[in-house]
Amino acid sequence: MPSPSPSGPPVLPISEHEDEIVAAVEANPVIVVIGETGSGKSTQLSQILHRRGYTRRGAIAVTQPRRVAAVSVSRRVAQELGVSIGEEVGYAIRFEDRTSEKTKIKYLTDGVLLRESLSNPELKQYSVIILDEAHERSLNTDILLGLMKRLIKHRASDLKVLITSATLDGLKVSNFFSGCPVLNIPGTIFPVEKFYSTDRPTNYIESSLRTAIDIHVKEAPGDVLIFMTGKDDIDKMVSKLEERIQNLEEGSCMDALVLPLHGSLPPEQQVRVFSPAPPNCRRFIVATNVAETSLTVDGVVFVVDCGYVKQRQYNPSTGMYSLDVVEISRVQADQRAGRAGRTRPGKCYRLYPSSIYQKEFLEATVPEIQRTSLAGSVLYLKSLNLPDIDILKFDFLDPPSRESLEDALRQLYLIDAIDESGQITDVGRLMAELPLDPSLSRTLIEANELGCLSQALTVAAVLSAEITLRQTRSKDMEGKRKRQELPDGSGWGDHVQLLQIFESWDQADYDPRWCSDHDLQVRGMKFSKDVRNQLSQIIQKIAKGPTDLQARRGRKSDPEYRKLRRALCVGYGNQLAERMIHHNGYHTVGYRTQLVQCIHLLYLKVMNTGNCLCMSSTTN
DNA sequence: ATCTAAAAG
Repeated sequence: MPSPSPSGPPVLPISEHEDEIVAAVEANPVIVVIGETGSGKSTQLSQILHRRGYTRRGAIAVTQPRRVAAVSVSRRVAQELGVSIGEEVGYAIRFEDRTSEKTKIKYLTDGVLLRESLSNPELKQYSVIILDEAHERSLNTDILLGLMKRLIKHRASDLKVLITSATLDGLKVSNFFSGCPVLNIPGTIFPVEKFYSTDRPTNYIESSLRTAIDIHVKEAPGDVLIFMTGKDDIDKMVSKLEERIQNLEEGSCMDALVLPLHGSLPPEQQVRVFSPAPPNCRRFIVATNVAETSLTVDGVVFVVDCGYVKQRQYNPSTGMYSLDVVEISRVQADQRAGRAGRTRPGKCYRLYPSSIYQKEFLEATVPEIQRTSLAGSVLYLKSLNLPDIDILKFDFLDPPSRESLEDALRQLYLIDAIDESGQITDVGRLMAELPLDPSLSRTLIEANELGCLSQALTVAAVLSAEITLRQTRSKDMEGKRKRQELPDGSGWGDHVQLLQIFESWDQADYDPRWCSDHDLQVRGMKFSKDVRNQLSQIIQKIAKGPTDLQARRGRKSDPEYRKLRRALCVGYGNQLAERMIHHNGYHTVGYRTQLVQCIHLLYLKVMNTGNCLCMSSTTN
């Protein structure tokens, strides 16, 4: 066993509970650990069990909902144990496996653990599995919770499962695991005083603005974190805030620095929030819910909370997603407030009345499993070949509606992944192996049959990266840096445009500058390149044609896109719409016809019958 | 004329 390095593990609240934890683990197959932020649960639990000999017969897996967390926490643990990453301590995330035979403590994303259990359902290499941050209720964590419940029955003698959560829903999880013990570990957070508005503001941007200025003029030093719903609001807020601060009387208050923060910001701009405020300067960070859990901004003492969040929800009766601005939950509101109390006591300004918080807000955010299409998860579970399992009766912590499960089965049936009796088909098995949504994996398989696999791989990869093509108008051409023209899809729609974009980048030898010259996110393009590699590797064993890019052969004839279009229509057969002749709109094709309006630009001409469209979301 | 939160394989 490695001895602690001189820098050693810091003394954290959890250290005092070591014996208690070990005794509970010893006596129970599953335990729940409630640990607030600052309790040290993410870094210490694994080390405690390692010290106490639980790694003699296998490794400890610790899952995280996010890649960055898996990497950064494992780095810290490796440092505390005085070893290099990849030795006793390692991590595994998509595209990056930093583990070896020596690895005893392995941090991984919950998605990676699900992939592992696809090829190794008993997860025999692990003696302990810790599901960390279970309160976030990511889709993958919820699936894992169900799988763990089954697994501990099969491996009662040699597997320990720990579920850790920050909030107090421990009883619910404990009930799910037939009343297992719940241990509480206090954290180190400071009190946050909450202030409520008397009314809901009619314009929450204006209201946030006033609150922020008020703080700036009246309050002691300390950064301000302002929660908004999206990029648009953030940009508006940033410019208005800068303008108002400019207009304040010279010398009446300290300097100010206003920073936007959201997920689509290029990384170099995101990290700006990690450098502390200059002397005599207050920072205003205007953020989406990234700042709620994913990114922690140090130095925040004041929080302004508009009480809303953008949430994507799936409607199983129409088979479509919508992105809506909805009220946050009480848990979410408290999480936002907590961001003001990380370094010292803070204040949180809630732009809604206390009665709304009490009576209108939901107790907790609706878990993702109840807001998303379950086609992918159901296919995954089917491919595990679990004995005696009826998907409609799978034991979930919060079961999705029957309607949603039936929708998933119908969707899978429509794309040949399961048969009439609900059995997974050969096509379905192949699909489950691909790290893609079922519609896209079905597209790949069809493309393989039609002889356009290479093109489809590219489209699937770029779609996975969710690249946004910003519409820049001609008047944006001012300034030195001219945005260069992107391929336009030659009238074949957005999928082909994405294909052409990736092929052009390939011809530019994957130069990052090509991306910035064309106003594309380097991060997203690199991601699609990685995905493409991963997909072609997986599909190699069934590939009937070349999988590498074929764009370099010069342009003797016009490229052929008909087959690709056909493959897409098979994959998205459940999400097609047809243009209405003589009308400016579309209606869905299928068992239930619905008028739709295209907002996601996935335009295709198909099947010789006129104009058709593959949708991922709609309005109306 | 209209628009996308965040996260994962």
